[in-house]
Amino acid sequence: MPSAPAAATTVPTRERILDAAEQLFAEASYDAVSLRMITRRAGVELALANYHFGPKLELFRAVVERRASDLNGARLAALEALPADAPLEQVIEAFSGPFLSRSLSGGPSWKAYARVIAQVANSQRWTSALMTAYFDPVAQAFLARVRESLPGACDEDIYWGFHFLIGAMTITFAETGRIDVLSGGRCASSDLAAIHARMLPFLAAGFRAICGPKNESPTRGSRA
Amino acid sequence: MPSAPAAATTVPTRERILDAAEQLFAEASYDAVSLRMITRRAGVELALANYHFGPKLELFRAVVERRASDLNGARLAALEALPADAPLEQVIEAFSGPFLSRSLSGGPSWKAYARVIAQVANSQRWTSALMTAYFDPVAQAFLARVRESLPGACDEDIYWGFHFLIGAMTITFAETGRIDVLSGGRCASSDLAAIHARMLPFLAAGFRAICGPKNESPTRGSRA
DNA sequence: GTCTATAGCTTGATAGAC
DNA sequence: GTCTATCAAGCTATAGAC
Repeated sequence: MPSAPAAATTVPTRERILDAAEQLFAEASYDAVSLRMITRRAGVELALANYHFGPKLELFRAVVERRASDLNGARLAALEALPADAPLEQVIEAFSGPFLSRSLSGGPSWKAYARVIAQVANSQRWTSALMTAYFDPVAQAFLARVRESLPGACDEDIYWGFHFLIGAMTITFAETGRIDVLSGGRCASSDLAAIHARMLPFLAAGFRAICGPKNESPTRGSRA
Repeated sequence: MPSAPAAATTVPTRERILDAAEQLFAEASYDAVSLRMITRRAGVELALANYHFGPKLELFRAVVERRASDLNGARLAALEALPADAPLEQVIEAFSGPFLSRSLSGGPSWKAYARVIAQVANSQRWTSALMTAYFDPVAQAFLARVRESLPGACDEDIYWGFHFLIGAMTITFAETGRIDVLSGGRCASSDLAAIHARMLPFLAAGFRAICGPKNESPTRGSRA
């Protein structure tokens, strides 16, 4: 541990700015949040944002990068811990589980991060610079294990399955609250454990449905 | 038809502003786009934005509302045209097909609209005011038909299935391009017909996996 | 590493002539 | 319904003292 004094509230300025930025970017969007709002919430002076991160865009990149590293490490560890003959559900859980557990017990920071990622993943504006840069290497490792769990599947089907998975995952962890209203209160976006227990079989069955060997010949993918 | 002259390029100012706003909001976000950028692209004066729509937020709402009406009508018509014993795939297609066909043949406007909707659907910021307001009534009609196709399913499972469907659909029509890079060019986000042919069986299988009658008792939803 | 002060620009909104 | 002109407020970024 560094030269930290007694008080537990001594958070380095860099982290204070990152935390405040993450929270505010999650509530709205990159453009809706000013450096003034960020530094005000962080309790530091405006000029310190530029001193520590350079231009605003680099601060946004740093917000995405910070937890991406942790998430990538946890995902790789979970993938490597899988048995050689792991079923598809377990492979998917190695990818989604680390995000779930962090959102469940990581406090408001990880929930905010999930909302930022939902914006980044669903806009072509950020896709190449942020999603591809920070998440594609681990995605490739994940897809390699999916391939092993689905022998005979063609690559295109697996890629599109992954695409649907990302769509379902990002909107889930963003906790938008839409289903809460739509269901008249019977479902809660915040009940991530219940959603995750359904997401795994939903996605696994989806993968299997489009990765079957008979998906090649017919023009339309309807299935009995 | 109103008093339109001969030239086909005579688009009313209101529509010109909506078209420009839709295009620009799709490229970035609500906050990244200024009224000056919008009116400049529309080829009209700045003051006309406020004259026709009031504050900026109302313009955004109008962008979402315009095509929502058309989409809702087409979805309801497709749902009503379904046979009484329509399988789940056809019910899902009644919901997704109208968006697909518009994105395929509606020119850049519908593609831009899809990107706006992806932002709106994936952020809690817009959920209640826009998604719920403009899309939930038809979503309820859709869910009623899904229930008929899945006898014995409990409501919670159907709501969460719909939630995953929305996540997969919105990221699909947004055409972010991530899979293009991830797949090394083997898949193209713009190839909506190919994606849609996989999305239908993927989602239908997912619904069936979580809506089985035996999903109630066990704590975890893993399935052979 | 932190602070004050400020330059240079853009923003949404509107008043008022036509 | 459209135009010009403008206001007050906000923005990012930085220079320079400490």
